[in-house]
Amino acid sequence: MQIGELARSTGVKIETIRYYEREHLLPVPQRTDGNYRLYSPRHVEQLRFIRYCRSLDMSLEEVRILIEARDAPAGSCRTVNALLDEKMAEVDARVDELRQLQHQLRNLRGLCPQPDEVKTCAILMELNRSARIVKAQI
Amino acid sequence: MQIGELARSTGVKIETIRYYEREHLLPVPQRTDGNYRLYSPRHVEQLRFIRYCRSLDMSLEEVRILIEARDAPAGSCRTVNALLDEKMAEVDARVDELRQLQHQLRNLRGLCPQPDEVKTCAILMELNRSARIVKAQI
DNA sequence: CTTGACCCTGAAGCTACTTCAGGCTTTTCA
DNA sequence: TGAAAAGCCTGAAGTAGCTTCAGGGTCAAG
Repeated sequence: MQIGELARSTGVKIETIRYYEREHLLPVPQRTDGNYRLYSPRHVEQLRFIRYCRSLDMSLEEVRILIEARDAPAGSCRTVNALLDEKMAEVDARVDELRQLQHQLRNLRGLCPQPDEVKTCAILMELNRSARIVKAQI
Repeated sequence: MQIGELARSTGVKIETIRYYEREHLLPVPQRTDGNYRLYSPRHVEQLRFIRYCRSLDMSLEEVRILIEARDAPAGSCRTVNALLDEKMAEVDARVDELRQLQHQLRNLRGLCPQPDEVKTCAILMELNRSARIVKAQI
């Protein structure tokens, strides 16, 4: 299977596949006489594994750790648990952050329901005011 | 006011301040005879404005747009409204995404309450299984 | 035999900074 | 007075996770 077919069958861009190879996330594939990469079903699985982890917001470094854990059948999966716990905490924190952000943006946006002139724009005035207040807090 | 004092009084790193200057987000400051940057209160305000916008998750490009709008007193603030509307939509979408992620991570984590051996680790088995299913969906 | 689809490499670009190397200027203290 | 320390300078490179680009080779079809 050439890189184009792998790309089509996984929905991953060709460049990204080559990038993962450079990053040692995908094993080096065989080559044809014409120097084309040749992939096996094992590559397909690994690539899907990577993308699924990425869809769970894991960094490539974290994916690397998971792959390593997976390939060490004797080890404990404590690492995997810890990684997930950390990730969940991160996501929770980020959600809280974004919720606060939603409130701030909504408040700001509520100041100017109709497009007006900039010199009297309540949003810009508020942005400036808030910036000054942030100063006071620091 | 030298760059160090500006940094201290705004909580922004010196390197970041110089970076904003390179990016034309901060006006070029005066210099002393020894070539040290000299800032005015106007710079302090502008820097705070930038950081406040950044805390609202705006990109530097968006901050640039806001600054431009602010400095064009005759314009309409339609741009500002549109920018905020777009930003709010983005944040809403991201929150939804992260909530789904939370569920997935919790489910995954629930598979292995006690650290076990990798070869029987339910999490890794599930990661592999899910990756295959994602394949089926594509 | 040439066109088009496919593949190759290495380098650079993206965001928003941070870090580093190497070298001035100014202040402080002995 | 002189030297160390603190502060500042520049330009370049590094960070994550790709994407894009330039310039070229390979292969099947017409």
